[in-house]
Amino acid sequence: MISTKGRYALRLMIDLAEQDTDIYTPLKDISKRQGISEKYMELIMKELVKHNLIKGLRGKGGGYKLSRRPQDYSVGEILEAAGEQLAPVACMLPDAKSCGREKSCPTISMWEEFGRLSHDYFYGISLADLAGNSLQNIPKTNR
Amino acid sequence: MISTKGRYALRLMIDLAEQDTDIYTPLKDISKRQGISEKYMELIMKELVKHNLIKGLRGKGGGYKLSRRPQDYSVGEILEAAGEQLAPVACMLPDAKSCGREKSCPTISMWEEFGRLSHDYFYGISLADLAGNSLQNIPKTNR
DNA sequence: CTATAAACCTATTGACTTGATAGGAAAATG
DNA sequence: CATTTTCCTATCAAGTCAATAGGTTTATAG
Repeated sequence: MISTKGRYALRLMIDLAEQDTDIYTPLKDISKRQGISEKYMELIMKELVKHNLIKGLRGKGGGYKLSRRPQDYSVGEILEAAGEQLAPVACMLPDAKSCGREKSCPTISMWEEFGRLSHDYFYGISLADLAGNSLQNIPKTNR
Repeated sequence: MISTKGRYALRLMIDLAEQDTDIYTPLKDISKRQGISEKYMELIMKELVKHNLIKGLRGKGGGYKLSRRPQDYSVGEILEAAGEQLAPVACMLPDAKSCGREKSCPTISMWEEFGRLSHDYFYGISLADLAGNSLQNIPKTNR
């Protein structure tokens, strides 16, 4: 299951996508809007910065902003950057140690197919698809 | 991610499906074949019995056997009986407590759709599909 | 130039989960 | 009635999760 960390990461990214994506937004503002503790948010932001999903600027007038356009992020890469695992079982992780039974394992192809399914699903949804100000979420009558 | 418990439960069910499904197989035999500690297996077996997936018979000559035909089990129900959670996020569990944001949550429909996807996938595969002696796994030339 | 605002970094905590072990009680049979 | 087997409850160490805390560095505003 996707943990709090991954869900928060998504919310933070959506929040940034809904702001003016050119200026730096301080953590404090996002924290207030989202109702998430500043300190806990910091840790997640750090991960997102490390994976180059967002840019951080220190000092007065600083904050965070997206490093790309919202439509150029997939939900999958955001979740993975936050440390979530899209693989369904441990033996399919890149650094998995062999269980010694893989040649005769009757379940491995099932896990593989589900792994592909999950990957394709979450990599097929963009941040813009989720952000409230994106075109596809505005009712047609308001366009 | 599916944990050891769920993966073991699947292996135990597959093992039982590959034996003569009418007689009771003692835990010791399955444990030996599968290389899983007897004591740990016991706990998993208990869950499977409680959910009526298998029958246990005590005493000499006892053991476990399937309570239905292999083709009448889905992988999904086996995993859930072992305590695995097919829902992708905590807020979609039956006993989930509200986060207070669901009316404006931009991600909830994404999780719902993925939940359906996962459920359909694992409920669409039967135990017979995985067990080695099932018809569909035997090469055509040997039929 | 200096006070301040902000990101950055590292460590720690308590609660919970996980995988596993242990010792025995109850039941059925040969 | 001795043996085999499931059934039951408790316990354990290691790990993960969500969160908190305190301090350091960097950049800007005034």
